[in-house]
Amino acid sequence: MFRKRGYTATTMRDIAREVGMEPASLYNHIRSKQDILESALMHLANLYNDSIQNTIKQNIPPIKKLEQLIIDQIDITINNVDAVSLVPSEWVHLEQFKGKFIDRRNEYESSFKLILKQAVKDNDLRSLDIELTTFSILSTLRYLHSWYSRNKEMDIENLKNELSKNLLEGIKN
Amino acid sequence: MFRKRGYTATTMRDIAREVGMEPASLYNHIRSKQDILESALMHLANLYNDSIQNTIKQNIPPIKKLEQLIIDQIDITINNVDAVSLVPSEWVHLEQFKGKFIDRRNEYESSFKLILKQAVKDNDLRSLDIELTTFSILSTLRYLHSWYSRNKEMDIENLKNELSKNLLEGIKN
DNA sequence: CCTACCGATCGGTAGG
DNA sequence: CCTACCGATCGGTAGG
Repeated sequence: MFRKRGYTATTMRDIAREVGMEPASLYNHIRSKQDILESALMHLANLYNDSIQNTIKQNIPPIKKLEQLIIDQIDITINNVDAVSLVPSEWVHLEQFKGKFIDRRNEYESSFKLILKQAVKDNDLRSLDIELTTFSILSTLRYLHSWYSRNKEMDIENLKNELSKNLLEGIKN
Repeated sequence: MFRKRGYTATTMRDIAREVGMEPASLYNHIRSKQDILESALMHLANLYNDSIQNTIKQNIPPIKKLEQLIIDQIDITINNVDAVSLVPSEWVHLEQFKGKFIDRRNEYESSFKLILKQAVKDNDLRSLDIELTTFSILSTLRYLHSWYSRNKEMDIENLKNELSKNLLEGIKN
């Protein structure tokens, strides 16, 4: 519901109606509205963190690490479509955990940039604008949830192949 | 303010404080909170519409049309950073104009896909998944506002070159 | 998990 | 552009 209407616009009464309870009864299951947002977003932050940590310590060339990160993000998106949809904009409504969430995202992006730089140094990637390329790849992945929820019939292996090809090799002949 | 806090979370009292008025006085300048969102988003819808209409009727190869659309989107983003930031998620809070806004977006996407298909047929683009590629390119462009607002020092011509290169030719050597 | 209800805050209006 | 204020609705609590 946060996904469709946004965190602020979704009321506890909306949620109660959806699960078939009176609004007051919700508080036997959760501590607050904020709590729901926190648990969804911090769970994701952990998944992204696991992915980057695991990838960094693998003994493979940077370009392969890049592919690994793209594939991990596709898996995370597919397995958490609703939660992932909150990442682009609803994280601004985090309260206590906002700083922690931003830190985690910055760590992820820094590691991503480092891998990009190494891949350029290895001559596997062309000389490119690191900042712009990081943004370009990550923003496509950040939005994948919206595409996937409209195209769930696509084979996942095919999706992984096509999307990493698009992001790394481009679309020109 | 809609951009930073979201439409719902931004109150008329917030806006009044920002412009140095009492909340009630705002209504001498606008009809409603909804009105502000509408005018920002429908103005953008018109800009995107102009871009696609102008591009379609030009007598240039599809691959060039694609480049033209990318460059137009970069220009629109740079000239309307705040308004563009509402496109990814805040449009859901449109009321009367929501349907019209969605229609416009669908028209844009349909035209974009058609151009992609023609470019594939011309052998300028490799055989690719039209839906996935449309999503991939447009989601990067849809998010450009957030990158640009953090990197305003970048030369605009350079940005156009680098980004269209990334999106069309990829990043591999 | 419910009924009953709270203080706070919302978008907006009346009237000057 | 202000003071004063409205009905509606919000997240959440008390008490059972």
